Amino acid sequence: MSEQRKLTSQSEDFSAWYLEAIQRAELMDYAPVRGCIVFRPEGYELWERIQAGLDARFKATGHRNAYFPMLIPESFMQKEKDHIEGFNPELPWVTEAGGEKLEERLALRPTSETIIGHMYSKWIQSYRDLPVLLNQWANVFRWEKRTLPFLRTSEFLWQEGHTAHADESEARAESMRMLDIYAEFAEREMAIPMVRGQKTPSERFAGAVDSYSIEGMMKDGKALQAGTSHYLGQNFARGFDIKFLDRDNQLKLVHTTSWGVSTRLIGALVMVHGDEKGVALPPRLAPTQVIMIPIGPPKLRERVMEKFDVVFAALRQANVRVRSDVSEATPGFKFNEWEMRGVPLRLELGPRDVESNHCVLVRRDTGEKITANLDTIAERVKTMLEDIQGNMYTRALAFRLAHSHRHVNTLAELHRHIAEKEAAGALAGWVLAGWCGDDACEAKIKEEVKFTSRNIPFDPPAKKSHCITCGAQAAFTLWLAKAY
RNA sequence: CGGGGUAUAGCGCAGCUUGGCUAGCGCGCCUGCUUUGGGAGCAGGAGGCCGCAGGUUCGAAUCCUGCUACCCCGACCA
Repeated sequence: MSEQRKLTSQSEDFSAWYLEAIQRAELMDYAPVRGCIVFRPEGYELWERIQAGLDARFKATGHRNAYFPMLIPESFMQKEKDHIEGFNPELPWVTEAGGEKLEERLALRPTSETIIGHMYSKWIQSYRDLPVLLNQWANVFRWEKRTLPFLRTSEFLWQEGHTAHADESEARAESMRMLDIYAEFAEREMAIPMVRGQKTPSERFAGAVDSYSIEGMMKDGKALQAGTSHYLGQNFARGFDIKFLDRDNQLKLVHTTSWGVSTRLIGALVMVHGDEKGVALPPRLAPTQVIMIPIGPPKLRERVMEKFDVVFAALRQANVRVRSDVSEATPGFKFNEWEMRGVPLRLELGPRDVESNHCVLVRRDTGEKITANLDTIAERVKTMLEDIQGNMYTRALAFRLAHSHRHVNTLAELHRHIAEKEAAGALAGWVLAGWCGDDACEAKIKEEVKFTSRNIPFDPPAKKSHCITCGAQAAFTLWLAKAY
């Protein structure tokens, strides 16, 4: 086997492994514009499946889709102070059109709170108009200094929900409900366990009162914010004058929320489940669930293919997403190729199988080879796909637990923890820490060890009593980790 | 934005120090035959404005100058 065909090992260079894996699996390719990528069909279909799963959940909770323009007038961006301060450095601007300089330059949206706020102020008059529950599927732009395919690109695809409510408690309930939907989707469909929690003020969305996130652990021990949900209070209502006349005939400002997940989830999928063989996809999300490969020399091929087609049809019939690879490449090449692309299950059918009315199934998650009777193949495959789905989740959860640490109480101990892990060639992972609530204490952690607060988990595995930095009484317990 | 690096076939690279090239290697690609239960073998073949623009020279992938792009490492981020 040529060395060139193998991927860089995850342990040797995780970042190089990731870049090779997503390109070899044809999920993406680099575009000619800095920081922009092309979503190739394999990658885009993953996004389509994520969209389908989430969209159904949004609809089921009363949301409807709409679409707002990509170009946002500069004056709109200015209306919420924190918002413009947060996003200004990363905005691309349109300054010229039709050969003439524009009177007011237009930003390519980094998110749509402002333009949606503007529209809400026109649409909302009375408490009877509330709540407004909208979502949009869109592309957004953020000119990041350092880009990484799927995780951080200049343009990305996402979904942004924007809701307006008559009172605070209803808006807060909405932001929590959507966070739960994200976590449920990630865990059930993507087989990625998530930690739900609240962002600290320094990590909060620009313009939010409270931000919440779901965080997942990647295989290099780093944390990835996989989804966010914000209670925006009346900040945008004030900026855009979104008022309604309440039952008591008082003019009031609405309370808004926003929440989103992006194509970053594709990166999470790869970084959570991928291994030395390449990408590995959970069956529920995999564009191809079963790859069928015929075995045998040409003189025996006809007999094999006869049965092969029957099995293929049976799986199709059972709604299994099955594909066959009848190319001229050798079986061994195909095995490696489809494992690299992440197909959860392989079905091999050769002359010996046809004789005995069996086939060989090979699991992507464990590598296990199973001989299966062809009479009941569809049922067997479906059961096995569910088993793989469950196993991938269980494994990802076990991995996170194994690399989550709660014995660290002081910054000195955190230094020691990181040094020890590094010396042992192990991952530093996540560290549970107490925090007094002071921004300076949080900033010091980042400064010293490059760990940032991920979130304040709703159900921490333990409560920490003292601030990791200053030693004062802890007001919060949070997860610290290196993050993407 | 600071520090470092790279730019030669679709991909990965060698050649540059010491100018002489009709630019080479591996993988991939095309054709044919033989192969087929873990990355097949043999034979033949296609494919290059050596990042761009200047300069030095009889002669530049190679030396000089200036651009541009990308990558890696640090400060900002779904």
